[in-house]
Amino acid sequence: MENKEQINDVITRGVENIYPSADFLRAKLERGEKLTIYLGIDPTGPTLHLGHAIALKKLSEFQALGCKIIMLIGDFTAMIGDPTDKKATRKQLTREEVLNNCKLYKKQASVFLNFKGDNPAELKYNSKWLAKMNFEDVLNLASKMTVSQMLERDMFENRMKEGRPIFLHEFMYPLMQGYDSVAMDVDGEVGGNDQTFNMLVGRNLLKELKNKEKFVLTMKLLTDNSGTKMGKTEGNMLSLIDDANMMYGKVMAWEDSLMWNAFVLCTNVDAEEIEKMKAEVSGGKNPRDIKMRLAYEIARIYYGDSKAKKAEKEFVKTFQKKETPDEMEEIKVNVGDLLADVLVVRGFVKSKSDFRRLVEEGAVTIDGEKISDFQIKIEKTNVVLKIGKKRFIKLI
RNA sequence: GCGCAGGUGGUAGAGUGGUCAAUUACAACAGACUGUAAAUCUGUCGGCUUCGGCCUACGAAGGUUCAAAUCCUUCCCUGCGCACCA
Repeated sequence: MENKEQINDVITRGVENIYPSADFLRAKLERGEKLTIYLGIDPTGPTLHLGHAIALKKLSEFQALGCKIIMLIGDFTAMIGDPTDKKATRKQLTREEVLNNCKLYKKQASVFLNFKGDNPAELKYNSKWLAKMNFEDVLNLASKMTVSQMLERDMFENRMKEGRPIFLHEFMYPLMQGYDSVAMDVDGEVGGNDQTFNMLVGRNLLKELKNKEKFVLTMKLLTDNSGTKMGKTEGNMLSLIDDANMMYGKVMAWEDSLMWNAFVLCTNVDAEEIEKMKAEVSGGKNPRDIKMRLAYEIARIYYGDSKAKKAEKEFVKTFQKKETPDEMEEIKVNVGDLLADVLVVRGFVKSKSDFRRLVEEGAVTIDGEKISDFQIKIEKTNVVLKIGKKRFIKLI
C-alpha cells in the first residue's frame, strides 16, 4: 500500500511527461520489475549542476524501488565535440580530462546514488560501443530514421525556417545518443525535458532493433511559473561543488517565481507542505522567508543539516546585516603589490580595465573603505576586500 | 558547376571610404532603491595606459588610398534559386 504511494510519487513529482504513458510505467513498477534505467551526461566540464541533480534525484527514487541505475557518460560525444556549437566553443577534451571529469562526477552523484551495496548504480561510457562502430553500422542505424522525423525537432525546424545551416553530422548526435539505449538494452531513460527528442530517438531505435518498449521519463526544467524564463538562472546555476554558502546565496538570488518549481524538483519537502507555504505567501508572508527555507533545504541535501544552518546564519549576517562573512576566500599577497595585478592573476576580475571600472563605480572597498585609486598598491595584509555585493576576498 | 544574397563585438542586428572600439536592443557587470527577489532609475560594457594616447578587432590573405568594417583581387564559409540526378 505504502509502496503504491511511493511509486505514484516517483512517476509524478517533478515529472513533465512519460512515454508511452504513465500507466505503462506504473504497471511495471507495481509488478516489481527490476528495471534498468539510465541517465546520460556529457562530460564537458568538471562539475555537475543543478539540472543534473534534478535527474539524479529522480534516479535515486528509482534506485530505492530496486531498479538498476546506470549513469552513462557520453565520453565519445564529448571527445568528438560539436564544431557547429559556436556558443560553447568548447575545446575538445582529451581522454585524460574526460576520465578525470568522470571521477568527479561519480563523487558528486553519490549524494543521490548509491554506488555500493547490493544494488549499486553503475557508471558506463558510451565510447565503449560507439567508438567501435564502422560506417556500415552507422548507415544501418541512420536507415532507421527519416529526415522529416529529424526535422520534427524544434531546433532543426527553426533553423530550417530561418535559413540557418544544419550540418549533416548534427543528425548523428541524436542517433548516437539513441543507440546508447540499444547498446545497454535498458528499460527506461530519465532526463530533462530539453532532452526529449534525443531520448525518443532511443525509444524508436530500441523498438526497431530489439522490439523493446523503452519508457522515457522527462523531468520538468527549473523555470518560473510562466514556464519560459530561465533568464538569470543561468548565472545562478548551482554547481554541485559550490560550497554551502555559495549554494545558499545563489538560491536566494533566484527570482521568486522559480521557488515553487524548485521546491518540487530540488528538495524533499513534501507536496502538502509546499501547498501550505504557497498559501502563507498569498496570505501576505514575505516570500523571502520561504526562499530561505528553500535555500536551506537545498544546501542540506549536499552538506547536511549543520552546514546548511551555518550557511543560513552566514547569509543573514552578510547580506541582511551587511557584516563581513566569517569565511571567505583568502589569497596570499605581498605588501607593495599592485592590487589590480593580483586580482587579475587570480581571476577575480577579468582585466585591469575591468578593475578600473569597478573602482570608478565605487564597487570596491577595503575594510569598508571605498577606494578611488585603481592603481592602489597593497599597503597591509589581513584586510577584507569587497568587490560589488558578493565578492569578498581576504588578503593575507 | 552557374547565378543571387550574405559572413560585424556574448547574442540579435545597424553601419557601405575619414566624425567607428563601431548606432541600437538583449544579456552581463556596477551604483541607487530593496528581501543579494522582481520592477524601476543611473552608469559601465576589447586590451594596455605616465589618462596625452597607444595596440588589437568587423570571415582569411593580399592590394588601392594620406585614411578601409566600408573600394579591388583571390580564397574560405553560409543561405536561396537554377543546373546535375547515376
